[in-house]
Amino acid sequence: MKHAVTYELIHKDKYTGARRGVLHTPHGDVQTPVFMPVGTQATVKAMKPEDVAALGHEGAGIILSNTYHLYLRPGHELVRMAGGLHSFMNWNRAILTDSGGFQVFSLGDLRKITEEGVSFRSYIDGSRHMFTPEKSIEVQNALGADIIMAFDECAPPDSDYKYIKESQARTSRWLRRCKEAHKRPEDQALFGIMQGGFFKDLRQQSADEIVALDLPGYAIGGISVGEPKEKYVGVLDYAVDMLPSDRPRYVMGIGTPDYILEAVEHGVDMFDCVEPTRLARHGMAMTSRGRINIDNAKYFDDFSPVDPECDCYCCRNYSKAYIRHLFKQKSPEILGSMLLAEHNLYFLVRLAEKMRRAIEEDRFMEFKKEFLDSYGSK
RNA sequence: GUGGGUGUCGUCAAGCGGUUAAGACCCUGGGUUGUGGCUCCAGUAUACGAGAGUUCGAAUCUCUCCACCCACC
Repeated sequence: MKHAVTYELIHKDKYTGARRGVLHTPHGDVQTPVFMPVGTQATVKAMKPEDVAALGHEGAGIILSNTYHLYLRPGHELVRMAGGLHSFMNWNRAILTDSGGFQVFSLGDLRKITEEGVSFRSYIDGSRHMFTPEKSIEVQNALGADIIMAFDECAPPDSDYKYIKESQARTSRWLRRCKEAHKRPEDQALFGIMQGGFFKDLRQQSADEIVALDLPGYAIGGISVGEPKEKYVGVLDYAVDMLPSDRPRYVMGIGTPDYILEAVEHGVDMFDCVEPTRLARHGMAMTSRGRINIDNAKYFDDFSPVDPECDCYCCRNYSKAYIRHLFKQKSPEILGSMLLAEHNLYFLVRLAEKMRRAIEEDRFMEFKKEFLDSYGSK
């Protein structure tokens, strides 16, 4: 059967694992490596869809949204009635929905995991709910994203071998149930998620089990969850090559340039993160010279742009002093968040574009070094 | 001028004889990784209007003065 989403390799960097490709989806082609802005509540916070589509020089081709949140509110049936997520939120390019697996991890104290699935309490009103692989897929089928994610368990980074082994095996069993429950394989691609913590044999075990299902794409989960960078890179060193090279590879939840560059160097094609939009709402900007806090007193009368090397709407038209002023209000002015959100997203979308150029020209390593020398590691 | 009231960090404000003189805001810095939270964490202050008394001990009680506020002349 032909998958709803296919990966086409265009060029592989001569000196690293980095690769340049295209993701063909029901809602258009997506150039990879790609950064996917996150729009949890069916909106990339502080951004109009048309502005998301215009990010960078080539635009953002795919965004991420969230099963768990949309299930709780407004409810996936409402989205289905609206004609699906694309229509509901006025975004006609590709969408990927996360399965709710991460919330199982991040909202830890509100849930209970069993073989059947995860029971949890709503963070909104405390009501009880049960997420199973079948339920997650049912909701994602209703939402109608181009790529839907397997319902997995993202175990905490400090879990021991025994727990990770059980968790990984369960995630594989859940994946088989997800595939079984999937009702729209013709226009929605189900991606599997590799788990296995920081143990090579469990990663291999996971890879073997999920790759056997011949899915259109695979994610590496359970990393970038607070572990030291060496452990993160350590997993990339062996995990990426355990996945098939004719399918897209996705590392979930990475948003700092050094983590992103590291992943792409290892052959990762897709990544997402709330970092740029969340940082923006807290007055932080990612710039070619590192991260800055617009709140800092030294920007009081600094009339230069957030990033002198950036050509985004924010940097072309506004000064740090002005944006700081917007953030300094008792109730921060909304425009401040809008400007920094657009800037930070633009920054990462541009980073992906620059990486694509670098790979095409077999100079990924030089690009990476140059970029990080200027940016630093935060 | 007469009567009344009020004076504690930049601001608001606890305290009412024994405290390292709360707290909040502001200010300063930091955090944020498959987004519950315009949020969380941390830090800075020679603040008791001035002077004189009472007392072992005064921001707390007394007196004088000063400043401001409100009434009335």
